[in-house]
Amino acid sequence: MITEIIKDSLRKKLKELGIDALPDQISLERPANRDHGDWSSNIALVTAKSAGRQARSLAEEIVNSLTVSLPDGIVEVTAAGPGFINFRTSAEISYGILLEVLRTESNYGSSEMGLGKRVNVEFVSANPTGPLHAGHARGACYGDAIGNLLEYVGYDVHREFYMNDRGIQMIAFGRSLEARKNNVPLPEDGYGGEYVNAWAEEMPESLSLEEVITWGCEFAKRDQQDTLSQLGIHFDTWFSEKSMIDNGEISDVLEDLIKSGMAYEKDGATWLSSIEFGDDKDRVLIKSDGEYTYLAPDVAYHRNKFERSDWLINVWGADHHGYIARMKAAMQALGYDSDELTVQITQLVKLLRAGEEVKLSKRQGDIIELRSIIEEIGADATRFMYLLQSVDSKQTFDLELAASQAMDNPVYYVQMAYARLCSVERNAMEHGFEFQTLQIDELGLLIHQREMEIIRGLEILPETIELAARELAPHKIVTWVRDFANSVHGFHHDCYVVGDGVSKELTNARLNLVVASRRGLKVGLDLLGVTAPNKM
RNA sequence: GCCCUCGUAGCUCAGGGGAUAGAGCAUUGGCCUCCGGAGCCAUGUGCGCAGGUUCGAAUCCUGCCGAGGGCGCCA
Repeated sequence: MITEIIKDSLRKKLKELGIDALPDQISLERPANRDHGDWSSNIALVTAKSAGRQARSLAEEIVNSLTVSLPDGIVEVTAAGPGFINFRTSAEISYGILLEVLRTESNYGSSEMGLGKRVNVEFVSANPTGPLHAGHARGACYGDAIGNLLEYVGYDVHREFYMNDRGIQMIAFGRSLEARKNNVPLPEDGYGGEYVNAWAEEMPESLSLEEVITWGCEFAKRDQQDTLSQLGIHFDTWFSEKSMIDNGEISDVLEDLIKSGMAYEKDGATWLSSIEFGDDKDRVLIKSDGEYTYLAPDVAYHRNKFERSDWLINVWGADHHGYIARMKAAMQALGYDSDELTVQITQLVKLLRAGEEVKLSKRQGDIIELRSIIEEIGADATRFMYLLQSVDSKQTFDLELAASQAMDNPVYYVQMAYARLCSVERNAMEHGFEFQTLQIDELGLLIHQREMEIIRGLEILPETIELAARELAPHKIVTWVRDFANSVHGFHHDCYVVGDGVSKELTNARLNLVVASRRGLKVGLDLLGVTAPNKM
């Protein structure tokens, strides 16, 4: 790796100058401005003070010394600004990137960062009492995308959906179905959504309440699966809460907690000593009426997951952030490392339609089903729009814009770039050209600013993927994809692949860029779960 | 009252210790012999406020202001 070569050379020079730099002090970054070179080191700035030197002059001394015999792959070293050391890499490095993309075909930028680690990503986990709605969409798209990212960097990813298929909400749901079926008024805490009517009609006659609940749960699950599969989201496991009652896991975990003194009885209820592990207060596990709170099954569930995973990721909505502390406390109480439970909170999304806010109130008949969003804007736009921004930020987007086939729709912009590359390739083939992998002595043909931009974009893709995976931030892939699509359009505009004034050799050289770009863009879109259309 | 997230251009958002803070849209003005004009190029404006840490702060810390969410023997 070129970065290792640069770091080694810096380390050596510092040693010659009698400056001890800690290994992690030597880091390289990409200069924001391309004119500053390909890699930049701030080591002179970092060490100047302790070395009793002026940063700029220290940088210059290092640069002068390095220039005497340049490290492999480096063609220029300069000192700049307050004391940066900038490196410009050789054409061979660029060529290597191009070759790498062409060679790896569909897994460019993948890595073994997470090799051997089993990560369980739990997301959506909507109650099986109705269809998925707009509020579930962000977590669904996000959870699946981080699953993709983690897989790409080598983790053994398990996607999981937790079904709260027992408890009072299921009884209320079952009674609502019964009421609709029999045309009697809904119970007070009933589910009033229009879908309950439709579902009740599908329901077989004369079922017991228990059978109604089982039927309704199964129906809801299939409905949710259907919607998710429209988005290309598939779970490895649909985990039933009820199953942990049946097989005793919940009672086991409670027993273990009591035995180890992490839970106790008070006022007729059973409490988790969560304060001991950083929570604000102790939490009830079993109510005084003998019923479990939501927490008891959740604790059992998380233990179950820990027993088959090395790392747990939960994707929760903003309204659940208050539960993080108690869940982590519970895991510590059970002897797990709470750092191996990562809870990602997604902030709310406000939907607009033609500039008007679409209300998400849960009032009767007033939910927006996720299915209808997909119908309105398409699966690709749904995924892309929901992944557009960091989940830490509240998000606003306009359905009308997302559905439009206009240039201000980022989904179209990016997919268009891909389709264009395919089109150019087809055009070249129709003109009788055959793709041949670029030879290194032909690299000099690619000198246009646009061509450099393409190579630069491909170069930073692997590090972008790694960062996005590390930070569980798929929106960084979206940003890359948008930037790269921009480069592609510019390249297409300024650099004709096939044309009167273009030599045969240049056509082939540019064709290499086209194919590499197409693959790079495909990698990005695949990670997001957005299709890459050959034509539009 | 306490906890979490956020506050960056007219709008939607990137950037989350580094150099001149970016993109799209909107505005205004250019660009079609030819691979898809569903495009490209140019154009003005901005880090909520106040302290602090640092060679260097939009970024880290503290306080304040503002927005949203959360603080149940509800799920």
